[in-house]
Amino acid sequence: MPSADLLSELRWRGLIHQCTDEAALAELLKTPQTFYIGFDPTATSLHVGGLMQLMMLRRFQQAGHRPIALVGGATGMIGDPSGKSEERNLQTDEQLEANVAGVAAQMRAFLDFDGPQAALLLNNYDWMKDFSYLQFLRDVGKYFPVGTMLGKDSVRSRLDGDSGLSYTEFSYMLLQAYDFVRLAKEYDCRIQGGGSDQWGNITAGIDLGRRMLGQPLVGLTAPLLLTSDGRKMGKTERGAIWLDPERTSPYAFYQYWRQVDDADVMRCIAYLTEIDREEYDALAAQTAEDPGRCAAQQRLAEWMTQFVHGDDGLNSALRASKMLFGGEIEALDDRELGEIFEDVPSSEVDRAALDGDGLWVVEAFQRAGLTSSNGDARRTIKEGGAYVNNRRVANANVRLTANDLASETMMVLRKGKRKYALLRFSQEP
RNA sequence: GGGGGGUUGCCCGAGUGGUUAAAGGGGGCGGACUGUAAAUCCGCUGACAUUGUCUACAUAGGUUCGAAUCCUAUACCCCCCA
Repeated sequence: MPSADLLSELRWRGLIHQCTDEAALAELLKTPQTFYIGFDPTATSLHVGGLMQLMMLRRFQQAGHRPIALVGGATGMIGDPSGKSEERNLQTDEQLEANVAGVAAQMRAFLDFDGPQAALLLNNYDWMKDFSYLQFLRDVGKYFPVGTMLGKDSVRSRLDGDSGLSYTEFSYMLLQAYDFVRLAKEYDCRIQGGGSDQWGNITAGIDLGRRMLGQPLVGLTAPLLLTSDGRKMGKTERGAIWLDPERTSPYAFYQYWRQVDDADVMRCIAYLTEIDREEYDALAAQTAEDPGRCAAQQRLAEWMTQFVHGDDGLNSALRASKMLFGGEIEALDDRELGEIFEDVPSSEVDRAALDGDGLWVVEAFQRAGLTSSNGDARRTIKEGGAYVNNRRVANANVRLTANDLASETMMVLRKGKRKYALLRFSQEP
Protein backbone atom coordinates (compact mmCIF):
# COMPACT_ATOMS: atom_id res chain seq x y z
CA MET A 1 0.00 0.00 0.00
CA PRO A 2 2.16 2.81 -1.28
CA SER A 3 1.45 5.98 0.58
CA ALA A 4 0.54 8.94 -1.58
CA ASP A 5 1.76 11.12 1.21
CA LEU A 6 5.43 10.21 1.00
CA LEU A 7 6.28 13.20 -1.12
CA SER A 8 4.42 15.65 1.04
CA GLU A 9 6.02 14.05 4.09
CA LEU A 10 9.46 14.56 2.60
CA ARG A 11 8.54 18.08 1.65
CA TRP A 12 7.49 19.29 5.06
CA ARG A 13 10.57 17.70 6.54
CA GLY A 14 12.63 19.68 4.08
CA LEU A 15 14.23 16.52 2.77
CA ILE A 16 13.94 17.32 -0.89
CA HIS A 17 16.86 19.40 -2.00
CA GLN A 18 16.76 18.65 -5.68
CA CYS A 19 14.82 16.26 -7.86
CA THR A 20 15.51 15.52 -11.49
CA ASP A 21 11.83 15.24 -12.33
CA GLU A 22 9.27 15.77 -9.59
CA ALA A 23 6.29 14.98 -11.76
CA ALA A 24 7.79 11.69 -12.87
CA LEU A 25 8.69 10.85 -9.29
CA ALA A 26 5.16 11.55 -8.10
CA GLU A 27 3.83 9.33 -10.86
CA LEU A 28 6.22 6.49 -10.01
CA LEU A 29 5.42 6.63 -6.32
CA LYS A 30 1.79 5.82 -6.97
CA THR A 31 2.87 2.20 -7.25
CA PRO A 32 5.43 0.32 -5.16
CA GLN A 33 8.93 1.22 -6.30
CA THR A 34 12.46 0.27 -5.53
CA PHE A 35 14.62 3.03 -4.16
CA TYR A 36 18.34 2.98 -3.61
CA ILE A 37 20.98 4.92 -1.77
CA GLY A 38 24.68 4.17 -1.80
CA PHE A 39 26.88 4.20 1.28
CA ASP A 40 30.57 4.81 1.35
CA PRO A 41 32.33 2.29 3.56
CA THR A 42 34.88 4.72 4.93
CA ALA A 43 34.75 3.30 8.45
CA THR A 44 33.40 0.29 10.30
CA SER A 45 30.51 2.40 11.51
CA LEU A 46 28.09 4.89 10.06
CA HIS A 47 27.94 8.38 11.44
CA VAL A 48 25.22 10.96 11.53
CA GLY A 49 25.27 11.76 7.83
CA GLY A 50 24.83 8.11 6.95
CA LEU A 51 22.02 7.80 9.41
CA MET A 52 20.15 10.51 7.61
CA GLN A 53 20.33 8.51 4.39
CA LEU A 54 19.31 5.38 6.21
CA MET A 55 16.26 7.20 7.54
CA MET A 56 15.44 8.10 3.98
CA LEU A 57 15.40 4.45 3.05
CA ARG A 58 13.17 3.75 6.03
CA ARG A 59 10.75 6.45 5.02
CA PHE A 60 10.43 4.90 1.59
CA GLN A 61 10.01 1.47 3.06
CA GLN A 62 7.32 2.61 5.43
CA ALA A 63 5.50 4.22 2.56
CA GLY A 64 5.35 0.85 0.85
CA HIS A 65 8.46 0.86 -1.32
CA ARG A 66 11.43 -1.44 -1.43
CA PRO A 67 14.68 0.05 -0.22
CA ILE A 68 18.10 -1.03 -1.40
CA ALA A 69 21.07 -0.11 0.72
CA LEU A 70 24.07 -0.37 -1.51
CA VAL A 71 27.39 -0.64 0.21
CA GLY A 72 30.19 0.59 -1.97
CA GLY A 73 32.69 -2.22 -1.67
CA ALA A 74 33.91 -1.41 -5.17
CA THR A 75 33.46 2.34 -5.22
CA GLY A 76 35.07 2.52 -1.80
CA MET A 77 38.22 1.23 -3.40
CA ILE A 78 38.32 4.28 -5.63
CA GLY A 79 37.12 7.15 -3.46
CA ASP A 80 34.38 9.58 -4.30
CA PRO A 81 35.81 13.04 -5.05
CA SER A 82 32.43 14.70 -4.40
CA GLY A 83 32.70 17.24 -1.63
CA LYS A 84 36.34 16.41 -1.02
CA SER A 85 38.94 19.05 -1.53
CA GLU A 86 41.84 16.67 -1.81
CA GLU A 87 42.73 13.33 -3.28
CA ARG A 88 42.05 10.59 -0.81
CA ASN A 89 44.33 7.79 0.17
CA LEU A 90 43.22 4.40 -0.98
CA GLN A 91 42.02 2.03 1.69
CA THR A 92 43.55 -1.37 2.06
CA ASP A 93 41.48 -4.37 1.10
CA GLU A 94 41.24 -5.64 4.66
CA GLN A 95 40.19 -2.25 5.93
CA LEU A 96 37.55 -2.01 3.28
CA GLU A 97 36.23 -5.47 3.97
CA ALA A 98 35.92 -4.70 7.67
CA ASN A 99 34.19 -1.44 6.88
CA VAL A 100 31.68 -3.04 4.56
CA ALA A 101 30.89 -5.68 7.15
CA GLY A 102 30.50 -3.14 9.95
CA VAL A 103 28.28 -0.80 8.01
CA ALA A 104 26.15 -3.63 6.68
CA ALA A 105 25.57 -4.95 10.18
CA GLN A 106 24.33 -1.57 11.33
CA MET A 107 21.94 -1.23 8.45
CA ARG A 108 20.31 -4.53 9.26
CA ALA A 109 19.07 -3.03 12.50
CA PHE A 110 17.28 -0.13 10.88
CA LEU A 111 15.58 -1.62 7.86
CA ASP A 112 13.01 -4.36 7.62
CA PHE A 113 14.34 -7.34 5.74
CA ASP A 114 11.12 -9.33 5.80
CA GLY A 115 7.79 -9.02 4.11
CA PRO A 116 6.78 -7.86 0.66
CA GLN A 117 8.85 -4.69 0.87
CA ALA A 118 11.89 -6.49 2.27
CA ALA A 119 14.96 -4.31 2.10
CA LEU A 120 17.96 -5.47 0.12
CA LEU A 121 21.52 -5.07 1.18
CA LEU A 122 23.86 -5.20 -1.80
CA ASN A 123 27.52 -4.65 -2.40
CA ASN A 124 28.62 -3.30 -5.75
CA TYR A 125 31.86 -5.21 -5.45
CA ASP A 126 29.82 -8.28 -6.33
CA TRP A 127 29.26 -7.08 -9.89
CA MET A 128 32.35 -4.97 -10.30
CA LYS A 129 34.93 -7.52 -9.27
CA ASP A 130 34.72 -9.55 -12.49
CA PHE A 131 34.29 -6.62 -14.81
CA SER A 132 37.46 -6.32 -16.87
CA TYR A 133 38.90 -2.93 -17.57
CA LEU A 134 38.51 -3.38 -21.31
CA GLN A 135 34.96 -4.55 -20.98
CA PHE A 136 34.08 -1.66 -18.74
CA LEU A 137 35.53 0.88 -21.14
CA ARG A 138 33.60 -0.66 -24.02
CA ASP A 139 30.29 -1.15 -22.21
CA VAL A 140 30.17 1.86 -19.97
CA GLY A 141 32.94 4.33 -20.72
CA LYS A 142 31.77 4.70 -24.29
CA TYR A 143 28.65 6.50 -23.09
CA PHE A 144 30.45 9.15 -21.12
CA PRO A 145 31.30 12.38 -22.94
CA VAL A 146 34.35 13.82 -21.26
CA GLY A 147 32.95 17.31 -21.73
CA THR A 148 30.02 16.48 -19.49
CA MET A 149 32.22 14.83 -16.94
CA LEU A 150 34.44 17.89 -16.78
CA GLY A 151 31.39 20.01 -16.17
CA LYS A 152 30.44 18.25 -12.93
CA ASP A 153 30.94 20.33 -9.82
CA SER A 154 32.91 17.62 -8.09
CA VAL A 155 35.45 17.60 -10.89
CA ARG A 156 35.50 21.29 -11.64
CA SER A 157 36.03 22.39 -8.09
CA ARG A 158 39.02 20.11 -7.85
CA LEU A 159 40.49 21.31 -11.13
CA ASP A 160 39.94 24.93 -10.13
CA GLY A 161 41.61 24.34 -6.82
CA ASP A 162 45.25 23.52 -6.56
CA SER A 163 44.96 19.93 -5.44
CA GLY A 164 43.92 18.45 -8.77
CA LEU A 165 42.46 14.98 -9.03
CA SER A 166 43.68 11.67 -10.27
CA TYR A 167 42.30 9.70 -13.16
CA THR A 168 41.12 7.18 -10.59
CA GLU A 169 38.90 9.59 -8.75
CA PHE A 170 37.84 11.15 -12.02
CA SER A 171 36.46 7.74 -13.00
CA TYR A 172 34.46 7.39 -9.84
CA MET A 173 31.26 8.69 -11.34
CA LEU A 174 31.28 5.98 -13.98
CA LEU A 175 31.17 3.33 -11.34
CA GLN A 176 28.33 4.90 -9.43
CA ALA A 177 26.46 5.58 -12.65
CA TYR A 178 26.82 1.98 -13.61
CA ASP A 179 25.49 0.89 -10.21
CA PHE A 180 22.25 2.69 -10.89
CA VAL A 181 21.89 1.10 -14.32
CA ARG A 182 22.71 -2.29 -12.91
CA LEU A 183 20.10 -1.94 -10.19
CA ALA A 184 17.58 -0.67 -12.68
CA LYS A 185 18.14 -3.68 -14.87
CA GLU A 186 18.22 -6.32 -12.17
CA TYR A 187 15.87 -4.95 -9.54
CA ASP A 188 13.78 -2.52 -11.55
CA CYS A 189 15.13 0.23 -9.34
CA ARG A 190 14.30 3.58 -10.90
CA ILE A 191 14.95 6.00 -8.10
CA GLN A 192 18.22 6.91 -6.48
CA GLY A 193 18.57 9.10 -3.44
CA GLY A 194 21.53 10.65 -1.67
CA GLY A 195 22.95 13.78 -0.13
CA SER A 196 23.08 16.92 -2.20
CA ASP A 197 26.76 16.29 -2.87
CA GLN A 198 25.72 13.19 -4.83
CA TRP A 199 23.80 15.13 -7.46
CA GLY A 200 26.51 14.82 -10.06
CA ASN A 201 26.92 11.10 -9.58
CA ILE A 202 23.19 10.52 -9.63
CA THR A 203 22.58 12.47 -12.81
CA ALA A 204 25.49 10.64 -14.39
CA GLY A 205 23.60 7.42 -13.65
CA ILE A 206 20.42 8.80 -15.14
CA ASP A 207 22.21 9.77 -18.34
CA LEU A 208 23.77 6.35 -18.56
CA GLY A 209 20.41 4.69 -17.97
CA ARG A 210 18.87 6.57 -20.84
CA ARG A 211 21.72 5.58 -23.13
CA MET A 212 22.20 1.99 -22.12
CA LEU A 213 18.62 1.01 -21.30
CA GLY A 214 16.54 3.72 -22.91
CA GLN A 215 14.83 3.99 -19.59
CA PRO A 216 13.99 7.14 -17.63
CA LEU A 217 15.42 7.09 -14.13
CA VAL A 218 14.83 9.59 -11.37
CA GLY A 219 17.16 11.15 -8.82
CA LEU A 220 16.39 12.80 -5.56
CA THR A 221 18.79 14.50 -3.20
CA ALA A 222 18.42 15.53 0.40
CA PRO A 223 20.08 18.60 1.86
CA LEU A 224 23.24 18.11 3.84
CA LEU A 225 22.79 18.25 7.56
CA LEU A 226 24.61 21.42 8.48
CA THR A 227 24.66 23.50 11.62
CA SER A 228 23.39 27.06 11.43
CA ASP A 229 26.95 28.31 11.08
CA GLY A 230 27.59 26.06 8.14
CA ARG A 231 29.55 23.19 9.58
CA LYS A 232 28.66 19.55 9.23
CA MET A 233 26.37 18.23 11.89
CA GLY A 234 27.68 15.33 13.91
CA LYS A 235 31.21 16.54 14.29
CA THR A 236 32.72 17.50 17.59
CA GLU A 237 36.19 18.63 18.57
CA ARG A 238 36.83 15.08 19.55
CA GLY A 239 35.70 13.64 16.24
CA ALA A 240 32.56 12.39 14.60
CA ILE A 241 29.46 11.08 16.31
CA TRP A 242 29.18 7.42 15.41
CA LEU A 243 26.35 4.97 15.67
CA ASP A 244 28.67 2.31 17.01
CA PRO A 245 28.42 2.36 20.83
CA GLU A 246 32.04 1.33 20.99
CA ARG A 247 33.04 4.54 19.25
CA THR A 248 30.46 6.88 20.69
CA SER A 249 28.88 5.78 23.93
CA PRO A 250 25.11 6.06 24.24
CA TYR A 251 25.70 8.74 26.85
CA ALA A 252 27.92 10.81 24.57
CA PHE A 253 25.47 10.26 21.75
CA TYR A 254 22.59 11.44 23.89
CA GLN A 255 24.52 14.46 25.08
CA TYR A 256 25.40 15.48 21.56
CA TRP A 257 21.77 15.84 20.62
CA ARG A 258 20.84 17.24 23.98
CA GLN A 259 23.23 20.12 23.32
CA VAL A 260 22.28 20.92 19.75
CA ASP A 261 21.89 24.65 19.18
CA ASP A 262 18.38 26.08 19.28
CA ALA A 263 18.82 27.20 15.70
CA ASP A 264 19.45 23.64 14.52
CA VAL A 265 17.30 21.48 16.71
CA MET A 266 14.07 21.56 14.70
CA ARG A 267 15.88 20.75 11.50
CA CYS A 268 17.51 17.76 13.15
CA ILE A 269 14.13 16.51 14.26
CA ALA A 270 12.73 16.90 10.76
CA TYR A 271 15.68 15.27 9.02
CA LEU A 272 16.60 12.49 11.38
CA THR A 273 13.57 11.36 13.32
CA GLU A 274 10.15 9.96 12.66
CA ILE A 275 8.49 12.38 15.03
CA ASP A 276 5.28 13.42 13.29
CA ARG A 277 4.16 16.79 12.10
CA GLU A 278 1.85 17.45 14.98
CA GLU A 279 4.47 16.88 17.63
CA TYR A 280 7.04 18.71 15.55
CA ASP A 281 4.86 21.81 15.46
CA ALA A 282 4.26 21.59 19.18
CA LEU A 283 7.99 21.33 19.87
CA ALA A 284 8.74 24.21 17.53
CA ALA A 285 6.21 26.35 19.40
CA GLN A 286 7.69 25.39 22.75
CA THR A 287 11.21 26.17 21.60
CA ALA A 288 10.14 29.59 20.39
CA GLU A 289 8.22 30.32 23.55
CA ASP A 290 10.45 28.85 26.20
CA PRO A 291 13.85 27.89 24.81
CA GLY A 292 15.18 27.44 28.33
CA ARG A 293 13.31 24.21 28.75
CA CYS A 294 15.11 22.59 25.83
CA ALA A 295 12.01 20.56 25.14
CA ALA A 296 12.99 19.96 21.53
CA GLN A 297 16.57 19.00 22.38
CA GLN A 298 15.39 16.56 24.99
CA ARG A 299 12.91 14.95 22.68
CA LEU A 300 15.47 14.75 19.90
CA ALA A 301 18.09 13.21 22.17
CA GLU A 302 15.60 10.74 23.55
CA TRP A 303 14.28 9.71 20.19
CA MET A 304 17.68 9.33 18.59
CA THR A 305 19.25 7.46 21.47
CA GLN A 306 16.39 5.05 21.82
CA PHE A 307 16.29 4.52 18.06
CA VAL A 308 20.00 3.83 17.72
CA HIS A 309 20.85 2.28 21.09
CA GLY A 310 17.52 0.90 22.23
CA ASP A 311 15.80 1.21 25.58
CA ASP A 312 18.85 0.08 27.50
CA GLY A 313 21.06 2.61 25.80
CA LEU A 314 18.59 5.39 26.42
CA ASN A 315 18.15 4.45 30.05
CA SER A 316 21.82 4.39 30.78
CA ALA A 317 22.26 7.70 28.97
CA LEU A 318 19.45 9.25 30.97
CA ARG A 319 20.76 7.90 34.22
CA ALA A 320 24.25 9.10 33.49
CA SER A 321 22.94 12.52 32.52
CA LYS A 322 20.98 12.75 35.73
CA MET A 323 24.06 11.87 37.74
CA LEU A 324 26.42 14.11 35.89
CA PHE A 325 24.21 17.13 35.82
CA GLY A 326 22.19 16.52 38.90
CA GLY A 327 22.43 15.30 42.39
CA GLU A 328 24.84 13.51 44.60
CA ILE A 329 26.41 10.25 43.74
CA GLU A 330 25.95 7.52 46.26
CA ALA A 331 24.56 4.08 46.85
CA LEU A 332 25.68 2.74 43.53
CA ASP A 333 27.67 -0.35 42.76
CA ASP A 334 30.82 -0.57 40.70
CA ARG A 335 29.06 -1.88 37.66
CA GLU A 336 26.52 0.95 37.54
CA LEU A 337 29.10 3.60 38.23
CA GLY A 338 31.39 2.14 35.62
CA GLU A 339 28.66 2.28 33.03
CA ILE A 340 27.58 5.79 33.85
CA PHE A 341 31.10 7.09 33.79
CA GLU A 342 32.45 4.97 31.02
CA ASP A 343 33.55 8.03 29.06
CA VAL A 344 35.38 9.44 32.01
CA PRO A 345 39.09 8.86 32.55
CA SER A 346 39.96 6.80 35.55
CA SER A 347 43.07 6.16 37.57
CA GLU A 348 44.06 3.36 39.86
CA VAL A 349 45.02 4.05 43.44
CA ASP A 350 46.16 1.61 46.06
CA ARG A 351 43.32 0.83 48.41
CA ALA A 352 45.65 1.13 51.37
CA ALA A 353 45.75 4.88 50.78
CA LEU A 354 42.30 5.12 52.34
CA ASP A 355 43.38 3.51 55.59
CA GLY A 356 44.31 5.47 58.69
CA ASP A 357 44.19 9.19 58.05
CA GLY A 358 43.08 8.54 54.53
CA LEU A 359 44.03 10.16 51.24
CA TRP A 360 44.63 13.88 51.07
CA VAL A 361 42.08 15.50 48.70
CA VAL A 362 44.76 17.52 47.01
CA GLU A 363 46.62 14.36 46.19
CA ALA A 364 43.44 12.67 45.08
CA PHE A 365 42.86 15.39 42.51
CA GLN A 366 46.44 15.12 41.40
CA ARG A 367 46.21 11.37 41.00
CA ALA A 368 43.02 11.78 39.03
CA GLY A 369 44.81 14.12 36.67
CA LEU A 370 42.28 16.90 37.14
CA THR A 371 44.78 19.45 38.39
CA SER A 372 48.24 20.36 37.18
CA SER A 373 49.95 20.82 40.54
CA ASN A 374 49.22 20.73 44.22
CA GLY A 375 48.91 24.48 44.10
CA ASP A 376 46.37 24.19 41.32
CA ALA A 377 44.40 21.68 43.35
CA ARG A 378 44.43 23.89 46.46
CA ARG A 379 43.36 26.82 44.36
CA THR A 380 40.51 24.91 42.80
CA ILE A 381 39.31 23.81 46.22
CA LYS A 382 39.53 27.34 47.56
CA GLU A 383 37.49 28.56 44.62
CA GLY A 384 34.83 26.00 45.35
CA GLY A 385 35.38 24.13 42.13
CA ALA A 386 36.32 20.75 43.53
CA TYR A 387 33.80 18.01 44.19
CA VAL A 388 33.96 14.48 45.49
CA ASN A 389 30.93 12.44 44.51
CA ASN A 390 29.35 15.72 43.48
CA ARG A 391 29.66 17.25 46.94
CA ARG A 392 31.78 20.33 47.10
CA VAL A 393 35.06 19.95 48.94
CA ALA A 394 35.08 22.38 51.86
CA ASN A 395 38.80 22.92 52.28
CA ALA A 396 42.17 21.64 51.21
CA ASN A 397 42.79 19.74 54.42
CA VAL A 398 40.05 17.20 53.87
CA ARG A 399 41.17 13.58 53.82
CA LEU A 400 39.30 10.86 52.03
CA THR A 401 38.60 7.53 53.62
CA ALA A 402 36.62 4.43 52.76
CA ASN A 403 33.50 6.32 53.85
CA ASP A 404 33.87 8.54 50.84
CA LEU A 405 33.64 5.72 48.33
CA ALA A 406 30.67 6.07 46.01
CA SER A 407 30.61 2.37 45.30
CA GLU A 408 32.66 -0.62 46.42
CA THR A 409 35.90 0.67 45.00
CA MET A 410 35.28 3.97 43.23
CA MET A 411 35.18 7.64 43.92
CA VAL A 412 33.98 10.30 41.54
CA LEU A 413 36.01 13.47 41.45
CA ARG A 414 34.94 16.54 39.58
CA LYS A 415 36.58 19.85 38.77
CA GLY A 416 34.29 22.66 37.74
CA LYS A 417 30.97 21.93 36.15
CA ARG A 418 31.73 18.99 33.97
CA LYS A 419 35.23 17.66 34.26
CA TYR A 420 34.98 14.29 35.84
CA ALA A 421 37.54 11.67 36.75
CA LEU A 422 37.21 8.36 38.48
CA LEU A 423 39.48 6.94 41.13
CA ARG A 424 39.48 3.18 41.45
CA PHE A 425 40.84 1.90 44.71
CA SER A 426 42.15 -1.49 43.90
CA GLN A 427 43.44 -4.08 46.29
CA GLU A 428 47.18 -4.26 45.95
CA PRO A 429 48.49 -7.82 45.86
C1' G B 1 81.26 43.43 6.00
C1' G B 2 79.68 48.26 8.89
C1' G B 3 75.82 50.65 12.07
C1' G B 4 71.32 50.54 15.02
C1' G B 5 67.18 48.05 17.62
C1' G B 6 65.23 43.90 20.00
C1' U B 7 64.66 38.97 22.96
C1' U B 8 59.78 39.67 29.59
C1' G B 9 55.18 34.61 32.37
C1' C B 10 50.60 30.15 27.69
C1' C B 11 50.25 34.61 23.94
C1' C B 12 50.46 40.03 23.26
C1' G B 13 52.65 43.79 25.99
C1' A B 14 54.39 47.54 30.15
C1' G B 15 58.44 47.99 33.23
C1' U B 16 65.05 50.71 32.70
C1' G B 17 68.87 49.35 40.13
C1' G B 18 65.14 48.33 45.77
C1' U B 19 57.36 45.85 48.66
C1' U B 20 58.48 43.18 40.99
C1' A B 21 56.15 36.55 41.28
C1' A B 22 56.66 41.35 37.64
C1' A B 23 51.11 46.75 35.26
C1' G B 24 47.43 45.97 31.33
C1' G B 25 45.04 42.88 27.71
C1' G B 26 44.07 38.02 25.53
C1' G B 27 43.65 32.97 26.54
C1' G B 28 42.81 29.28 30.22
C1' C B 29 40.63 27.77 34.82
C1' G B 30 37.04 28.36 38.86
C1' G B 31 32.51 30.77 40.73
C1' A B 32 27.70 33.58 40.18
C1' C B 33 23.77 34.13 36.74
C1' U B 34 21.38 30.90 33.00
C1' G B 35 18.81 26.64 29.61
C1' U B 36 23.87 21.04 30.44
C1' A B 37 23.25 27.73 25.51
C1' A B 38 25.14 32.67 24.44
C1' A B 39 26.21 37.16 26.75
C1' U B 40 27.55 39.32 31.38
C1' C B 41 29.80 39.82 36.19
C1' C B 42 33.42 38.28 40.07
C1' G B 43 37.86 35.59 41.39
C1' C B 44 42.22 32.82 40.14
C1' U B 45 46.25 31.89 36.72
C1' G B 46 55.29 29.70 38.67
C1' A B 47 56.44 25.53 42.18
C1' C B 48 56.52 23.52 46.98
C1' A B 49 54.69 24.50 51.82
C1' U B 50 48.99 24.72 57.01
C1' U B 51 51.65 32.88 54.47
C1' G B 52 57.42 31.04 54.56
C1' U B 53 60.96 28.91 51.04
C1' C B 54 62.63 28.15 46.19
C1' U B 55 62.79 28.92 40.79
C1' A B 56 61.77 32.86 37.25
C1' C B 57 62.17 38.37 32.80
C1' A B 58 66.97 34.58 25.72
C1' U B 59 71.90 31.82 27.70
C1' A B 60 76.51 32.12 30.66
C1' G B 61 79.38 35.11 33.65
C1' G B 62 80.27 39.97 36.29
C1' U B 63 79.29 44.82 39.13
C1' U B 64 76.27 45.86 43.58
C1' C B 65 73.96 45.35 50.33
C1' G B 66 70.35 44.60 46.31
C1' A B 67 69.28 43.72 39.09
C1' A B 68 64.18 41.98 34.58
C1' U B 69 66.58 46.78 34.93
C1' C B 70 74.05 48.28 34.79
C1' C B 71 78.64 45.62 32.41
C1' U B 72 80.89 41.39 29.35
C1' A B 73 80.46 37.28 26.16
C1' U B 74 77.16 33.87 23.35
C1' A B 75 72.65 32.64 20.54
C1' C B 76 68.48 34.11 17.83
C1' C B 77 65.37 38.07 15.52
C1' C B 78 64.45 42.91 13.10
C1' C B 79 65.98 47.48 10.61
C1' C B 80 69.52 50.73 7.97
C1' C B 81 74.17 51.27 4.98
C1' A B 82 77.44 48.29 1.56
